[in-house]
Amino acid sequence: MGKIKATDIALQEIAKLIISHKYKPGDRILETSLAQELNLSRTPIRDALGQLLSAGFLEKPDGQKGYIIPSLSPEDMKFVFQTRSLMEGEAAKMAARHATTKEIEVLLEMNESEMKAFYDNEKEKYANYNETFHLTIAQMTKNPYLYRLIKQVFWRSRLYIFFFAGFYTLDQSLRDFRSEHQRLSHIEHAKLIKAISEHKEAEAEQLMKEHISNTFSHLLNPQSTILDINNTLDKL
Amino acid sequence: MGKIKATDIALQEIAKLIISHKYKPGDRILETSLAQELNLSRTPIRDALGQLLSAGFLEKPDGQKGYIIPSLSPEDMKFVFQTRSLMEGEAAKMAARHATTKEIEVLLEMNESEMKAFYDNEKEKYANYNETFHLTIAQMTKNPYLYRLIKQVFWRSRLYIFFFAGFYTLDQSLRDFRSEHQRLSHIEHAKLIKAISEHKEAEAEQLMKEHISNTFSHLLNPQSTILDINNTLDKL
DNA sequence: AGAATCATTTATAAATACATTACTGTTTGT
DNA sequence: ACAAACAGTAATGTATTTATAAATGATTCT
Repeated sequence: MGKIKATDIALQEIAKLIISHKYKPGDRILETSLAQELNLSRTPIRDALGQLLSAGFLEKPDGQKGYIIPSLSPEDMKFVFQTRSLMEGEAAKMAARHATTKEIEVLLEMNESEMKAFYDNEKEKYANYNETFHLTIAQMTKNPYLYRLIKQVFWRSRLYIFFFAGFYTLDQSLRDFRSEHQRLSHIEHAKLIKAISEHKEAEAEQLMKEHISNTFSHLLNPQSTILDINNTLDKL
Repeated sequence: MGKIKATDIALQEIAKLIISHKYKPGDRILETSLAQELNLSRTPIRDALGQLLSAGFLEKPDGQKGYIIPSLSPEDMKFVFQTRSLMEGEAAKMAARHATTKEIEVLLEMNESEMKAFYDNEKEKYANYNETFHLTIAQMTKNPYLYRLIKQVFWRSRLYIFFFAGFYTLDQSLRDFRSEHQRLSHIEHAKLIKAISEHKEAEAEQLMKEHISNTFSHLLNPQSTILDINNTLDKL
């Protein structure tokens, strides 16, 4: 039956360690110490690290030992979100082209759950729903390659979300800004769903691009509320 | 010094086995037999297969043993080239934006070498130069994520090139069509370089998209010469 | 014969063991 | 005091072993 593989456990645990800020950008991760920490042999750890590497979630300095959590920078962040904008923009367009009523329902439910998680202040749940939302749209393209690639960049962008959105670490005033952003983000999602359900391709694309651009500029500069709707990404 | 790792040897050898049609789409690959065949232990084989898997070059049927060479179909092919068109189109645009004279020189040289390989009938060399050409443009975006993702889809598309372009297997008449395509392809590359060097972003994007679309429709249907310049991809 | 069950074989997942390479800290020479 | 060189240690790369799951094939039952 459903046997959980050690490799998958490793994957989840490593992700947790990063999310919880136990490992920070710049840190080195060693197979051996991880294996000890997680009470697993090196083999599944190796596999997991390999996957995270090819997902762009980790990097391997060559000629050196260990993996490193990529160091984050505004420039790198720009590249990540620029790529997301291109790909998810297209995804939204294609989603709008093919969307079925059933798919729309799923999206709407998802958005409900996301909002609920937001009001209940369940940050991690919220982040997961957000991911699912974006990836569902990617899946609606029916193009498995687009989906796969979007998933990869999205994961990379999660690094920024984890570290810059600072759910746990920031002081109250900054948290309020974040919350405000999430509220707006939720509204943007709703608009996007509407455009998709009405098969308005160009509009869906535009909304997605703006949404990603907004997320970007907000993570970069929390105070900036989101009036600046015209592609912060392009200006950098 | 720089020692060659068994994993990398495995990677190359596996690729060779596929290129040489020893393994065909639909075939199953087993760690064990590969390890024997290449005189390596299973560990580096595992690593290599893992990489090829996440590159989309192989698939792993879940709940089943072994990896399989993805089976090729026009529909799947459409997805691959559609994705390439989106991403490499953008890449060409960005390349046109930032191109330096030195980069242009490199592209021109590359195109020379490609043409030479073509006239010398060195099919494999030709294919490699073609890859380098496309990936160089991807690199000119300066966006490492875009580059990485383009590399991935490109590799996937090579599967189609290997099996459909049939360098070794086809009869003479079909080969002539292929050759004709490659000649035209070379001209398209030249036009593209020109647009990039003149920083004509929109034109570069358009040319790249057409070029990829042409490659697609030609692989799909060798006889079709390439008058049909307006995006075969969109019509499918 | 054809389906179902069990036993045997084969392949993978995970753990361990061995070989090699990168790292650390100390010593030595200038 | 500082750099170069060496030795020892720790981590990775590769190989091998062990345990579990999948595929195969024989055997029985209907």
